[in-house]
Amino acid sequence: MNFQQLRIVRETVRRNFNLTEVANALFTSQSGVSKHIKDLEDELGVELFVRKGKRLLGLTAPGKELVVMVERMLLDAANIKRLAEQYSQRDEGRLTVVTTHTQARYALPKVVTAFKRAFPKVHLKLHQGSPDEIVQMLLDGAADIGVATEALAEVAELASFPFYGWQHAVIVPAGHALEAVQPLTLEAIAEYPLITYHEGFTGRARIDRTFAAAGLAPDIVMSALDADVIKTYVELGLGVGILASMAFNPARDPGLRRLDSAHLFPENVTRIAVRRGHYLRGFAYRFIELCEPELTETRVAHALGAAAPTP
Amino acid sequence: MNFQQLRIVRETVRRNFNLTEVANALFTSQSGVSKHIKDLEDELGVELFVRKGKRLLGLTAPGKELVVMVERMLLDAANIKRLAEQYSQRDEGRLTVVTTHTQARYALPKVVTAFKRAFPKVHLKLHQGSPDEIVQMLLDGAADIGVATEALAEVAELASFPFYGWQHAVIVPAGHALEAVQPLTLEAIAEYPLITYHEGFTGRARIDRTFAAAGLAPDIVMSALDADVIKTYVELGLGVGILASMAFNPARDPGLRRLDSAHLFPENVTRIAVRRGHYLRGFAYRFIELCEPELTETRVAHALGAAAPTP
DNA sequence: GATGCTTACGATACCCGTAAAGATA
DNA sequence: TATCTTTACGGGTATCGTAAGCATC
Repeated sequence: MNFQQLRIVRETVRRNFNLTEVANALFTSQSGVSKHIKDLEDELGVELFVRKGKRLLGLTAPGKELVVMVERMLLDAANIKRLAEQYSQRDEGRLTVVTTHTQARYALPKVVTAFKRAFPKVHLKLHQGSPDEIVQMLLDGAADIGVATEALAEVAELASFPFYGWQHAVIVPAGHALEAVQPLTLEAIAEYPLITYHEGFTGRARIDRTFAAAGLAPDIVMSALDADVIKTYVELGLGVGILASMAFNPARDPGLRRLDSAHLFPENVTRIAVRRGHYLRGFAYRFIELCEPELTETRVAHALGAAAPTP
Repeated sequence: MNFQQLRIVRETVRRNFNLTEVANALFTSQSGVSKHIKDLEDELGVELFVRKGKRLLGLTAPGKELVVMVERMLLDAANIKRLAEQYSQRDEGRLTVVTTHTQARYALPKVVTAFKRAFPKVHLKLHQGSPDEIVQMLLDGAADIGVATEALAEVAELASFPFYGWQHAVIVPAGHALEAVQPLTLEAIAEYPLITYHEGFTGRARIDRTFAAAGLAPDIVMSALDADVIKTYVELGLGVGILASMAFNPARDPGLRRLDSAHLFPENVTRIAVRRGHYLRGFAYRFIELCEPELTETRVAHALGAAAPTP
């Protein structure tokens, strides 16, 4: 049994049992992949994969149990590498943060600025993705820290912490009839075509639920991944926009008006998440502290199931 | 990084940093051990061991953190092997149970008999040791199941379950003056020289505490590891014996008398323990069930942090 | 001087990749 | 037929053990 075999087993599951893809992903040959799997099965004396002729189709019962352990071992192997870097190059290295457009654009800039000043030698990779992709990257170990409003809190393998709360805002072109409605109501909004985020993004679920709870079925004529697109089409008069309030800036968006809607939609909480058992470098803890000072290394490390190292 | 390197790191810590011993324990050459350590340190870019000249003295800070992960990985590696055996040879294999003399002699015979009948192909190894040795063997992965009255419950890495409760009994040679004392008191016992178990064995701590709580300092003239030795010397008239009640059998010990002492000493509970995260074979769960039918596979596996496999 | 660690070196085994053959859709 | 997996084979590398050299106690 060696690590290459374990990596191959894990990758085979991830790549849906296509060994050619596995070989490419691990930068090796198919034949080697094939042989490694066979060798491992021979050594263990158990078939790990269900086969139909030569094709691999899935995992056998022992294979399923084994993969759980393999994942844990490879997680620890990656942890060992990071641990070593933490000591050999204390403030150098790479930090991968994966987040949604909204957070990358409006919440993280000041954190990133402060972080780059404090750790100029750390390569900070800010990767953008959907909440589901964020979860997947955290679970795969492809990212160290995830920031999003959706999905993070529901995954048991992730430890997540509240970052900040925010509200949705309703945006209309200057001079729109809704500006006169005081106070603003859901019913009034629902009479206009709406433009907001895609499903699964930036609190969209709460918007839908809020209207549904009021017995309304608004006409969402467009949805987008980010507020800039939404604002563009609101300005063109295609509908009323609902977006994260921090995305609206009166100075930059002179053609738009923000309507007071704090009483209509519930608060959203953006969270910071890390995979449990994932070793974090010292500067990764600093990044989280820069987001929210109360999230100290001790608190976060405890939630991860790791002991905070004595400095 | 490979498994041999990890095994060497673990063994180096266990063998007090004597690489020659490590090499012997792992059936390889010193030179290989030395090189593996150097290679690993080079690959990680960190010194893992504190050196004084050529001698290794201990672990560095990163070394200490690393060892924790290494232990976990090697635990999983061993688990994978057992998991594979579980599927390739369902009712064959090896089960190592480590226990004290008292349990091996009086509590386990009927369990072992039933187990051997149910699993004739399993090599059952019944290893005897002190409670501390039992804990160590469980932690090292050298044993699957531990049975003892002492020590097991206090170790966080072990999951332990109550097996059965028992009482100490006071044993005297036939015709001894204590037979006339009704009811028996601690004060009366303490007037005679006592013979009982060694410190740390078979409830000895509770005996000491019971006398101390009554303000008595009995004269323990002899201590032994097992009841057979104690009985031998009691029969010779060297003192009054205190031993586990199940060790006294009126038919086999005609020269001895058991005095009613249930009211004097608190109940002892013998426990069954397994290291958390240690994969147990199906027959290991059966062994535990034979001890105590309420300890089902589901309950035990849950306490171990493992999912019970679907059969 | 005895024990313990490192370095050097040659034999062996293992791992990888190319290429050809066989199986599957 | 195109895609995918297995088997065969040769080159390269890593690992292992012996032996010698050197440090530590």
